[in-house]
Amino acid sequence: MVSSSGTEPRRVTIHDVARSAGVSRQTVSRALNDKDEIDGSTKQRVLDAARELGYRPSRFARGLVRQDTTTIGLVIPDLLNPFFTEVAAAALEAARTRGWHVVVYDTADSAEEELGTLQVITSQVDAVVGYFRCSEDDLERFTRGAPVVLIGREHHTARFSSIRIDGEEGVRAAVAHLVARGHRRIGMLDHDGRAEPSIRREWFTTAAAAYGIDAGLVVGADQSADGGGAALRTLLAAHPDVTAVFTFNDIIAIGALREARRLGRSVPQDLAVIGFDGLQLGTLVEPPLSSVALDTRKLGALAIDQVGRLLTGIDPLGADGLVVRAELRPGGSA
Amino acid sequence: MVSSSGTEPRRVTIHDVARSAGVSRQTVSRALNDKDEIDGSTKQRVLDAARELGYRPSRFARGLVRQDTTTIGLVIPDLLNPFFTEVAAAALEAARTRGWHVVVYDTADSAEEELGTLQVITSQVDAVVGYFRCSEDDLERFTRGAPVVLIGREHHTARFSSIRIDGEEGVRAAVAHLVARGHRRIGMLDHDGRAEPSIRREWFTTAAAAYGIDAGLVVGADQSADGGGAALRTLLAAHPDVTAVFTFNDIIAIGALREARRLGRSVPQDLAVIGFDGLQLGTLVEPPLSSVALDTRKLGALAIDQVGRLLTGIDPLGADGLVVRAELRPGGSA
DNA sequence: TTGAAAGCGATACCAT
DNA sequence: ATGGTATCGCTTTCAA
Repeated sequence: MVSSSGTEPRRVTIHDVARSAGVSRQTVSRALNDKDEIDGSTKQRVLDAARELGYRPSRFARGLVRQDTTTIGLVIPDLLNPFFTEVAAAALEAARTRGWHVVVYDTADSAEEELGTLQVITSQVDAVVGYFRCSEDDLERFTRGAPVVLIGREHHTARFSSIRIDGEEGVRAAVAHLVARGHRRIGMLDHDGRAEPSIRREWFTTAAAAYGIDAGLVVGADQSADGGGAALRTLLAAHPDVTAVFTFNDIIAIGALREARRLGRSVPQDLAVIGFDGLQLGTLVEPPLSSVALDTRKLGALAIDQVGRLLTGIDPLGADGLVVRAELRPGGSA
Repeated sequence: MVSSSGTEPRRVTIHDVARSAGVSRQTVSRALNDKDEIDGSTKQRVLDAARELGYRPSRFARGLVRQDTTTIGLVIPDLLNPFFTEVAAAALEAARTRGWHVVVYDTADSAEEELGTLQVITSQVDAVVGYFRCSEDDLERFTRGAPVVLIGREHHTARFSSIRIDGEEGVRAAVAHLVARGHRRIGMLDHDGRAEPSIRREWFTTAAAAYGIDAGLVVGADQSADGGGAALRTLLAAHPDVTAVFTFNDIIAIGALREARRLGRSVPQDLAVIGFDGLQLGTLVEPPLSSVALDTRKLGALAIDQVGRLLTGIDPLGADGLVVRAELRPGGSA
């Protein structure tokens, strides 16, 4: 939609170069693609002409005839969220080893943008990997048959491949760890749930029950460090006897850590904190964050791997193969 | 190079859909593109046939005739480095507002990968934005005339647009800030320079000189939190009287912060720390990091803006317009 | 409302 | 070593 003024410079095509160099199009093609069935001087002449004219081959025309190059669309809600940064980095790495290209779409946490992206992405990539909040119906409608791999969708679906995060054991281990250190009053900073509690909370509840711990000390937190800090304050105000907290994710945990320090509670002596995700970020704070850690590289690699299978139609993984297990990684905060 | 077995499923083309639905190709095109010059029932029939066959339009063929869609290649050394995360996020955002697509390439900090990327990228995108370490000759050779915008290249070049980071005033303000608080022994944790000292160090030296401060208390640091910590230890071992440090970037500063705590020096009382970059990350640590801050969103936006100008050939910005100034943003660490 | 034909810009195959 | 021609898959005139 940009300036279609009359001065819009018409594209320089291979034809123009051919004419300018006084050769045929295929000769130009040869020169540019380093074929050897061409005379040295001719080649040079063509190259010069191409440079002169500022010629750049059309990637579409080229892609049309050379059906190689695979391009994946990666959709995430927010690249600045360290979790998605790690997932994206992992996906990029996995794609790179295959020589695939990745178009990244950051939907700015907006459902609207997400749908818009989905709509436009389909005609730009060969397959889609991403973290979506929209309904499966919407996904189906907009992706129009493109291979899709979902990440971290809580419930598996029959229609799409979905990488599931299984933290049940990890969370149990976290609770066990806390209990072993004498904690009996363990709170949780859950995400600020729209409607239902998170599945991570369910894991927590189950684990707490197994250890005879009250699983009711839960406060919702905005998904940010500030949110985590605020939630911790709320929690401690309501239950001053809480000595440990498990959080929905590391960002919230880091906020809690910071808040604990501000409240004069030292970690882990006065308050133990265990996060979820195992972000690299957790190693930067002091003390390093204990966390039920996910292997984000594996997550990304698995997603890309499955996309490859879907693309070739060869032996796609079933639900059982699409799981990443989280496990307790002790830092120093618990 | 993947499995070109005999069972390789031939692409379903618009032609197949047309035949299956018993209409012509253009009618299929109409149905799929929501044109209205088409009978309702025909349209439905075509859509059904398309779904049935699993038809997906070729993006190349489509792109060839509809010459819209702009795709930018973004090249960065390491997406997990928070600085580049922020730049990438900013670029994505700026591109999104224009409806452009961004293919992201993470070169894993490898010169070799960088060259490889450069080589392959040219045939995949309309223009390139990135942070490169390679020579301009290499850039020129591999980008083959594609519009290129460099980010944070220390020296402007005649051949390429380059966004320059100007921290001279910001660093002077940082030193002034420290001096005003009584610091006289100010160290610097520079990057672990290959050959020459960083330009940030030059700014520091200049500023120190202006305030009559010894600018010789410099230690090289690996660009990581651990590197920053180690460098701080080295610095303090050699110069125990140092009461403040300025660092090459925030990552190093955060490592220094952490190390200071481990050494039992409280910040900012016993040791003042000022970083460079102004990453969001700096707000997560305690105390929040003071930093000579860059507006990374502006950085990304500027790069994308310039790419747009280069692409249309309309009024590209000169060196003067391609500067992002860094300024002191006090946190709590100094 | 539908279809036939003409490109879009490149590469590949086959002559020469 | 070079050129002609078909072709990749789709959209866009232009007729019917």
